[in-house]
Amino acid sequence: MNGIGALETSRPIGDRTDPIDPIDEAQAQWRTRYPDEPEQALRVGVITSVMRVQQLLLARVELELRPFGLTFASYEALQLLAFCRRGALPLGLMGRRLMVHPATITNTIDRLEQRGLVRREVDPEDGRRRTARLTDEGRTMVGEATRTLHDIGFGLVGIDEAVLASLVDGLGRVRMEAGDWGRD
Amino acid sequence: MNGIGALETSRPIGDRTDPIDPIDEAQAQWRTRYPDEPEQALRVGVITSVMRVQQLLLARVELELRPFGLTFASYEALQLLAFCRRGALPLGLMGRRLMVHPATITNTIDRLEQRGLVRREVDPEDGRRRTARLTDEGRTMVGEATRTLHDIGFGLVGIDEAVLASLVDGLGRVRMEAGDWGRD
DNA sequence: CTTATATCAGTGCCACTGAAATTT
DNA sequence: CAAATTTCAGTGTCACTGATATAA
Repeated sequence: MNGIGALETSRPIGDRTDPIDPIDEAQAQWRTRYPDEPEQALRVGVITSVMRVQQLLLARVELELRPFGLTFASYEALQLLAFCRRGALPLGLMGRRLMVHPATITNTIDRLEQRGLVRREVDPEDGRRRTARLTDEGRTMVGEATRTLHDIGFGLVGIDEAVLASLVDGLGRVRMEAGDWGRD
Repeated sequence: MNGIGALETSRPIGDRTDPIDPIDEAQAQWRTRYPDEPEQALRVGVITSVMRVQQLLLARVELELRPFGLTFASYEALQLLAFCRRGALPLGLMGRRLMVHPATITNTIDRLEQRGLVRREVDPEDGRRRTARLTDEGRTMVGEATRTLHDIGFGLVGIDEAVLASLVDGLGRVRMEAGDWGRD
C-alpha cells in the first residue's frame, strides 16, 4: 500500500525533516486514538484523500478554464449540451444529470445565457419545461475548452492506466453503495 | 456537478430498463468522440468519479454534522485542533494543513470563536501569529461529532477493506503527481 | 527595510430554503 | 383539483483578491 505505518506519531509536528504525507499522518492519528476500530482509520484515509484529490483536480482544471471565463460547473453544463444529440435539454433534466439543485441550474443557465453561450426555449413537448440550447458561440467555446483540458490530461497525466482503471472501479463501488446509480 | 456526458446518443430517455452507470456512459461518450485518444476517456472517468464521490460523501457526512451546526470544513478545523498535542495551532499552519486560503481560515475560526468552540491567543513564540485553542465546549462537541461520524463509518460502510486500501493508494499517486506532499 | 502573519473589505459562485407562477 | 417544472428572493458558506496593520 502506501507508507501506511511509517512513524508520524512519534514526532512533534514542528520539526521538519523529510516530506511527509498528511494522509498517512491522519490515518496514523486515528489508529492510535481508536485502536479497537482499525477500519475507521482506513475510511478516514479514503474520505480525506477523496476531498483532497477533488480539490487538487478542481483547482488544476479551473486554472485552465479561467481564460474562458468558465467554472468547472458551467463547463460541465456546456459539455452536457454538446454531447446531447438534440443540442437542447430541459433544465430539470440537466440538473438531475449534473446532480445540482433546480435553483442552481437556473442560475448557471442564467449566467451562460447572459454571455450568449446558451439560449432558453420553451419545450414543445411540455410547456412547463424550458430547454437550454447551445449557441454557435457556446459550441465553439466548449470545443476549445475541451481541447485545453485534453492537453493537460484533465490533471491526470503521469498516472498509470491500471491505476486510473482501479480508481474508476473502486470509486464506482462507493457510488453504488451510496445508491448513485440508475436514476434517470 | 457531475455526469459529464451521459447517454443521449444510445437510448431514448424514457425507456428505463436496468440501472445504468452515468460514469460508464460518460466514458463511452468520450471514447466515441475521441477514438484516437482512449486514455482520455479513462481520465474523464476518474475526474468525474472523484467529483461525484466527493459530493456524495460530503452530503452524507454533513447530514450528520448538521445537528451540531458544523460543516465538514469547520469539523475538520476542530478535529485538527483535537488531534494536536498542544491543543492550539497557529492559524496559518492550520490553513496550510487544511489547504485553504489564509482569509478562509480566518473566517472559519471567526465563526467557531463566536460560538465559543475555540479561543484565539497570541503565539508566545511569535507575536505575529495567532493560535486557535479548543475550549472545553469545543472539545466536547468535536468528540460527539466524531462519534456520530464513526457510527456511519464516514459514509463508507459496506466497502471492502481491500477496496478502501487500493483507493488510498491510487488517490495517493494522484496527490503525489500533483505535488501534494511534504509541504509543512 | 524587507518579510511574514493575520485581518478586513469586497466580489463571485454555489447550495439551499420557501414561496410563487405556469402548465400538465 | 393535484402534480410537475421553473423561477425568484433571501441566506449562508466558501474561495479569492487586494489592501492594511503588526511583528520578526
